[in-house]
Amino acid sequence: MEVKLPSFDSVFSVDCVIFGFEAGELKILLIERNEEPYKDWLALPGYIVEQDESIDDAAERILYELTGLRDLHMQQFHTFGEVNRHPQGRVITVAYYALIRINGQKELRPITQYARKAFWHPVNELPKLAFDHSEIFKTAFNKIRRRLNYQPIAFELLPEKFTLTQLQSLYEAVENRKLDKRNFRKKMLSYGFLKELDEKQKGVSYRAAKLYKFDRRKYAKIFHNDMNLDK
Amino acid sequence: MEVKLPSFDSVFSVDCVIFGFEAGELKILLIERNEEPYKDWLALPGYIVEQDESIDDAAERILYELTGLRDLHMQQFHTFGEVNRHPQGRVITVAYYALIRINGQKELRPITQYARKAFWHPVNELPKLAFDHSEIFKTAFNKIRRRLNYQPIAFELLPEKFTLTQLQSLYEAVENRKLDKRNFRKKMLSYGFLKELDEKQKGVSYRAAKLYKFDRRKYAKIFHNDMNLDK
DNA sequence: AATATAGTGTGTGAAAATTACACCATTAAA
DNA sequence: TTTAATGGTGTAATTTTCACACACTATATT
Repeated sequence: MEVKLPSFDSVFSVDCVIFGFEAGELKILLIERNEEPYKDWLALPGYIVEQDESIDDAAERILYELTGLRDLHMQQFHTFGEVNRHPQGRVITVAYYALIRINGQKELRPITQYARKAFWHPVNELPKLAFDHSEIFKTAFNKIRRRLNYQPIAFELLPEKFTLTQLQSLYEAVENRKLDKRNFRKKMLSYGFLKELDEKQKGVSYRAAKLYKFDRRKYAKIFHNDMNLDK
Repeated sequence: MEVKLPSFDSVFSVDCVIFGFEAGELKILLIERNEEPYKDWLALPGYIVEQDESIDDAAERILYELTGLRDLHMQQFHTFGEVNRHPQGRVITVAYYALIRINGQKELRPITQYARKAFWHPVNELPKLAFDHSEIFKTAFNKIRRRLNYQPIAFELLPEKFTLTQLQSLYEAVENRKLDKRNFRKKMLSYGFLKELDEKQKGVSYRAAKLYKFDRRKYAKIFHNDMNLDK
């Protein structure tokens, strides 16, 4: 016996909270909408999931179309399903976050017309966002604040080679408090998954700092996990 | 300008992983399906979300209809959106978990015909479940294992008045390892959110243990949070 | 009444982790 | 050569974690 699924007028969407770190500040990626509803508002990159793609795939596609960014490792974190969150009908949205290196070269360029532009905005003093995106952002921020302390997510935000001071200032930005330099370095190095390089910082007008790399292999060995405990 | 939402043949559903603790074992609630697809299979309680209800509301309603249980505090934990997870069409499911006291009196009785019966099953040696429900369960189990250590979820599984030994055996069941009695008690009591009662255990054929209660107010005061950090 | 049974309840010392804290070194630019 | 800016380093006190064993008590059994 076949049972037919009901055919509702319901739609899934995906919204992305993309974090980056630049100039000592934590930022997220916003777009300026070019479509009703909320035309001209700022919003998280997000759009509707197609029938024949998984939500994970949709998240990647949509982010690419709206910002030009690709191949991020996105992580689902919450689904928002209030009845009236979208003014034009029932839309349930699955929210994803990702952490990336903000890279001057990488140009942010919307591919579709739905977004007029995409740009980085500091997480402090965010303007009002379209839909319930302010709430979505807040939820994402709380999540990554938590995860910073038991998952190696900090390294996704930093350049591949970084100094300990940069690492510390990232922790300070996310946790919103000052940390002690000596204790921070001692602890980070004690984990044993930071690889000290022979290189030094360049182009600074003060004593150049040593550069380090995050060693994924060592991390996985030390913590006996596949680096993806989120699920 | 109004933009019309696309009208796909897409459906949201909700699935619930309800944990309980009984006889030193962690259990979950399963139903026997009485409807295609997967008729006669065991499955997590779950069904389709109506157009005019939030997913949180849907979770409560559906659990009630399938098991007779009500007023649980359910917590969303992941959304499963593979294209072919449901054999009859595109169904994205939002999964919830809850932890409850298994209570002999409370009868499990499906209200609708979609489930033939509902019953508790130990989390060890689970049979194969319908759809991707085995994966959903696994994800839920990992989540609560994690949360046990930074959220007071253990107390939702125990009777209101419990002994320290019961609390310990719950931790042991979830973490799947033995804990040291003296250290466990010392640590738990040191938090200061357990209230020692004047009462003792009754009906045991050995020395009766003191009963304790979880003091929600103290907990909230101590940890400066609203006891709901999940979001 | 004696005894067997089963779980309750308690303390200490060693090791590890966390915290607080201050000064000299190096580089580039002025 | 001086200055401005950040890099880099060690120690002692405190707190937390961990390992570990035995006497007590309530009931059931004989």
